[in-house]
Amino acid sequence: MDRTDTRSRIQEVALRMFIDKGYEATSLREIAEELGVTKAALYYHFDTKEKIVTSLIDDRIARLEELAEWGRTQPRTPEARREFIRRYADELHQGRHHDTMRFFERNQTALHDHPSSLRMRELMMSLIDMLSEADAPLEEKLKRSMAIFAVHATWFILRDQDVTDEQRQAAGLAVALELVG
Amino acid sequence: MDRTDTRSRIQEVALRMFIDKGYEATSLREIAEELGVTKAALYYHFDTKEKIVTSLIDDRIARLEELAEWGRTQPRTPEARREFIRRYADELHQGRHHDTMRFFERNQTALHDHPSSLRMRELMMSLIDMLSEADAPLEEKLKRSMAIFAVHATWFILRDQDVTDEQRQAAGLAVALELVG
DNA sequence: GTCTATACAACGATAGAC
DNA sequence: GTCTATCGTTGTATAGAC
Repeated sequence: MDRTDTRSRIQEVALRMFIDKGYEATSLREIAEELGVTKAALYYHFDTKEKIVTSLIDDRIARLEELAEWGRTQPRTPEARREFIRRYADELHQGRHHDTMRFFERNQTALHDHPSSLRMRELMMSLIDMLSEADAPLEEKLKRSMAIFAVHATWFILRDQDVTDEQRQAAGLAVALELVG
Repeated sequence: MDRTDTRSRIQEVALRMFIDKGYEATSLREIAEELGVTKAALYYHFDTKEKIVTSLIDDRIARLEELAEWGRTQPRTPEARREFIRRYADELHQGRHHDTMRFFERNQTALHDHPSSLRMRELMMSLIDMLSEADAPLEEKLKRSMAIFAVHATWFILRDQDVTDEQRQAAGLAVALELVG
């Protein structure tokens, strides 16, 4: 009804279309039509198409930064790594963070020059770095990095299987925990 | 010099630009400029922008289909799975297959409706299915699927490290082999 | 096999009325 | 806060000369 509501509806519809059809293939005209408003109405809430993306990603970035900060205070023990993964997985499945990550993953080149996208990439890399010592063997580094992947991959690897979201989630977490030792 | 050479140069330049800037963000005008020819020259070799993609992906698809066929003749043993992964990794690092996969991964939504892209997704899923029994536990399925991921992920996870391509490749293969048992 | 020239649609974005 | 109308640009693609 008020300004905030329309803004949020734009974010919601845009995110879904960016995931389904791709960022560049989704025009502002289509988003506007889906919402039953005009392009110009969108421009009242967001200066540019890019700013819609910014609004979506920045929320996710804030959460990841919190997690990164917590991670820096932790010792490099197996149990701390497992707790790190648990927190990552838990938080991924709240709000629209999972959708935001799907959007991010599936439109990597399209977002290549986007500042928020750049920050997201840096953050993900720094999270991955926290799972290993800087001088650890490559194999160990890679194996532990794969933990983060497992938490995400469980959603599209087991896509066609007859399982609930909870089972999918549990499998991803279990494999991830195993990978970080 | 002859028709085939120009054709191949178009593929090469287009692939690099599709990876760097994204498929949709790369216009035929830019590809033509990079090659020092005109847009119309491109249209002589490829009917549409889509057909450039088709030509790139179909080569990769043919190889994966060979591997899938070989896989179907194999028993479901750990050693057969390891050999399967070895063949996958070996073949990925020949020709421009690795670049083609990077292009494919990074432009998933942009290629969403593309027939060759659809076939590629199906193929990758069927390769993944070969690593597990249909009735295996979710965790096992996911863990083995992650082997394919490891072979790819080693290229961008260990990106900033001071390592050679061979070391990267070896780490990816080692982790993948461990994951399939 | 490559060119110039151009058609035509759709894009992101803006101006100004209501 | 949303509208109509329109700007300038860029996109894919084509026609026809050389």
